[in-house]
Amino acid sequence: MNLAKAYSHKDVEEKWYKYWSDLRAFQPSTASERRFAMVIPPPNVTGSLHMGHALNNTLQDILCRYKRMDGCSVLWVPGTDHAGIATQNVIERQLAEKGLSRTDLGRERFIERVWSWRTEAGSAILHQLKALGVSCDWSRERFTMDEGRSRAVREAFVRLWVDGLLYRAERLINWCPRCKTALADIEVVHEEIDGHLWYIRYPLADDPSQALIVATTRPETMLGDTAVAVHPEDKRYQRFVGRKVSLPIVERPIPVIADPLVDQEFGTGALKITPGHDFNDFEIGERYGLGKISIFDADARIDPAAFVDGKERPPAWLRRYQLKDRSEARRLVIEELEEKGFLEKVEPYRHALGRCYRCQTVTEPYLTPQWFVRIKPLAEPAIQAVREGKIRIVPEGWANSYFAWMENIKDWTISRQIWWGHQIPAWYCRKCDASNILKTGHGDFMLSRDAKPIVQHEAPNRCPTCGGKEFVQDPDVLDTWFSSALWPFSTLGWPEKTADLRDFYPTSVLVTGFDILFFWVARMIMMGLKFMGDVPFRDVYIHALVRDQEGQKMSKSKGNVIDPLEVMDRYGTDAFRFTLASLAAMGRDIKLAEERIAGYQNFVNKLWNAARFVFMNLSDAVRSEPLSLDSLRGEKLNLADQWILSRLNSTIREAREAVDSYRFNEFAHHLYQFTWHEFCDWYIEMSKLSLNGTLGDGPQKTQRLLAGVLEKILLLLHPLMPYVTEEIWHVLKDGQGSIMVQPYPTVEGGWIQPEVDKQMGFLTEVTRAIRNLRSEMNCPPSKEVKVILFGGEPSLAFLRSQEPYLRALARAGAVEYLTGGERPKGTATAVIGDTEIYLPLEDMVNLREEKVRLAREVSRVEEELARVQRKLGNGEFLAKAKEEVIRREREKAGQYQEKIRALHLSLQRITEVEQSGGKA
RNA sequence: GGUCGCAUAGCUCAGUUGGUUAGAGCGCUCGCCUCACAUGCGAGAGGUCGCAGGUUCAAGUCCUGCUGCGACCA
Repeated sequence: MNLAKAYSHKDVEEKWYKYWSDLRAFQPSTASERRFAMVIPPPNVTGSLHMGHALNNTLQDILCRYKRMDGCSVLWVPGTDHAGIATQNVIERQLAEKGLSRTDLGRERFIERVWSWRTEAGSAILHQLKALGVSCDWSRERFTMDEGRSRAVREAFVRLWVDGLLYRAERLINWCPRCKTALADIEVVHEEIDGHLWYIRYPLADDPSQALIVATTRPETMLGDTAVAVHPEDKRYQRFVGRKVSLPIVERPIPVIADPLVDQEFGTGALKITPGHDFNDFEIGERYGLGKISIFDADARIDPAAFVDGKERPPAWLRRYQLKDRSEARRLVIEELEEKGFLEKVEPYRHALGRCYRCQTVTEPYLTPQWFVRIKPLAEPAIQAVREGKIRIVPEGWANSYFAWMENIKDWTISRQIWWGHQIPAWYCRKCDASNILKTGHGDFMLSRDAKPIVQHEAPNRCPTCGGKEFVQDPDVLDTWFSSALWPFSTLGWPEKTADLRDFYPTSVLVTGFDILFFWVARMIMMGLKFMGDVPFRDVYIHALVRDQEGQKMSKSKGNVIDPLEVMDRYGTDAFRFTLASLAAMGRDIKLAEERIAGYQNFVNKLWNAARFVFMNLSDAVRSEPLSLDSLRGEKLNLADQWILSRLNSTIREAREAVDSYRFNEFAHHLYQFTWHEFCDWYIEMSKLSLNGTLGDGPQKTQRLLAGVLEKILLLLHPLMPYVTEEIWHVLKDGQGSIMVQPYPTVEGGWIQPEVDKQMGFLTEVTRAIRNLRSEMNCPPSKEVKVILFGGEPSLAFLRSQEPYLRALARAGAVEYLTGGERPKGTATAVIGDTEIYLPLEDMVNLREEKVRLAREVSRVEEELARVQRKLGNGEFLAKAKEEVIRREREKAGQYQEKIRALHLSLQRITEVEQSGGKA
């Protein structure tokens, strides 16, 4: 029963996690009709726990534990994401160490290898999550590539195809030359860089003495130019429109066209058009039927095939460029332009550059056949759902970003030219499509633009067109986010009609970071509405990013990463979770400094010691009876008892309101404040008088209160600090099961007594005033002081009734009560309401100091008074302000006047004493 | 370039619908090992609420502009 002097998290955390798991307490109870469901944002299977995961999962666990205690049947589905490109990169790196590439292994063996890696190492992050104390239902763990989820993906793909929402086409897409795959638009991160603007001379084909100067940030792409565009109203260039210029180096004649989209202010106002490598140029190219030349191969090297099309021999200029990568090609193009006098000038220029979000390689707009989701018909209902409030985004500011993105959404490129992922369920007949199946070596093949896919769940038996029996499956896999988009229902068993799907869809809330609002949240909404006919979740709670204390994003390269596992080891999981919750204010980034965590570790220890105090003071009799604050109803309770019950219930109300509206920081703050600054600072201190018999009101009732309030505190704090609360719980309620399945405290409105709060407030203010005066006088805590109270009868009668507290808490010796007559002479003075507090001063030094202090106090109060009087002297204020406000101002004026009068008097008395030679 | 957000104590941040002397944690200063806790106790200092206007009896809070910072989109 004895508790150690300080809480040691290392001894308890593992024990309790195992205990909860053994209890199967993380699985939904069948008893309750009220349900609460969440799916975890699946971390990458390659990932390791970082601060973002820690925050995300702490907040989810707080909600789960709270809802579970509050009587809901709670389901929280955990799992991981197969992270196509990232995972493939990991395995390829491993192979590279042995000098192998994936093509050396071949597709089948490569995939086997990924699976065996994932079985061994792949779920490390889930074990790390457990250290956080998360209460997800591990019996329902899911993986985006497991059998059930793969079936869901095939089903979704086929249905989208049947409904005409999928197509395969050759478009300009974002290509990562390192990952050698297509990327969706949002997988490209744009970054401003200090680059250059090159001005290049394009002479007229039929009159080289005249030329157009174009400006470009990518001179190497000129090899693929198929036009020059100017604005139709640009006076400078109208005479060129319709003529041809000769492309330098290549000497290909290309037309000068006029298009209103050309920005006359940019560069010279003449724009080189490269439809094969620029998205804007591509659109212009489409409108004017320009040729599209893809000058790079999949590695973004100059592709000779682009220039020998139909010709016998490659052109002479090409030798210098073939198979050179983009930066080398740029250098060479500049060099040759300069040699030949085509380079006019170079300027420094700041512009955006797109990089692959996985590997940071600069992406290349690239012309290839890909699969796309026709997104508009899916986006529209998804916009509606948020607009109509079927889904609530919290904080609602994010809804604007959501609408902005969804309203301008472009078709989604879902095919990826990698091996790890869901292979597209589309087949091609070897006979009909023979000319479209292009061998690429290594036994691999590509499908040309015109291949005709047969889309279905499994490989077809015979070709519907020619009856052929041999097929190849589309070698591409789907974007990982395609399977993530199905997560809220695929994890519950879709496309089967499972009990989980019936009971827990739509889920209650999705907790995630804003960085994947488009990647994931928006797509889940679209797919949920499409396949389930209902939203995937009611609320979306978007939390901030965790940054370092300077507000920088944490990254390994900056070396400012704080490792959550280390933090938990050092300060304890509870302290860490509490810190994250405290910092999780809405709409703001979280700047995490380790000192904060250390600060909350102190709080955990404070709670521990409060519990220790309570246990040390429980008699066997009280210990053996069941705890119940209800049993105190009807008993005579003293001020402190009534007050702590009043404050407890207000706190329960505030805490519930906070967590119900995702205000995690307020949730933590209210409980911190109550536990430390009300229960510990005041109630425990006051209870000592009852416990040691000073008050003579019997210690048993106080013991019951201490234990009862402590019990509520543990229950209230459990969602935030699961371990320490469970540990204390088992001491307090030995053998009565886990705290995590106890009911969450509810407000007992009858205990809330504003009048009691006010009285207690008065008592603490008087206590503080006395302590303050003692401190000003440098009076050591060990020394008792005489206190003289002067004031109105009711106030004094109240204080007299609470005198034992004053004596103990303010270390007052004798207390004198004066309701009239002379004020004492030569005292330190404070005024609280209508009560004046005097402490006799003993020496001249103190007298002088007190004089200075009083004078300062007087002028401070006088300023306040002046301000209030200005208001009260304003006719308009009196005419227009609310009655209540005016009344308060009048009260204030009166109080200030009283206070000034008392302080003045005290000043005067000190002066008298000084003049009479220090004799009080 | 477009959109959105932020600016409050030395630091990190709270601050419902406008209405007490603008709060907290950390840090700092002073005094205390007071029998739960020195991971503590008591007291204190510290703010022109970014700048300039406006609305209002009343603005940290609402509006406009400016400055600075950040994010997202292009």
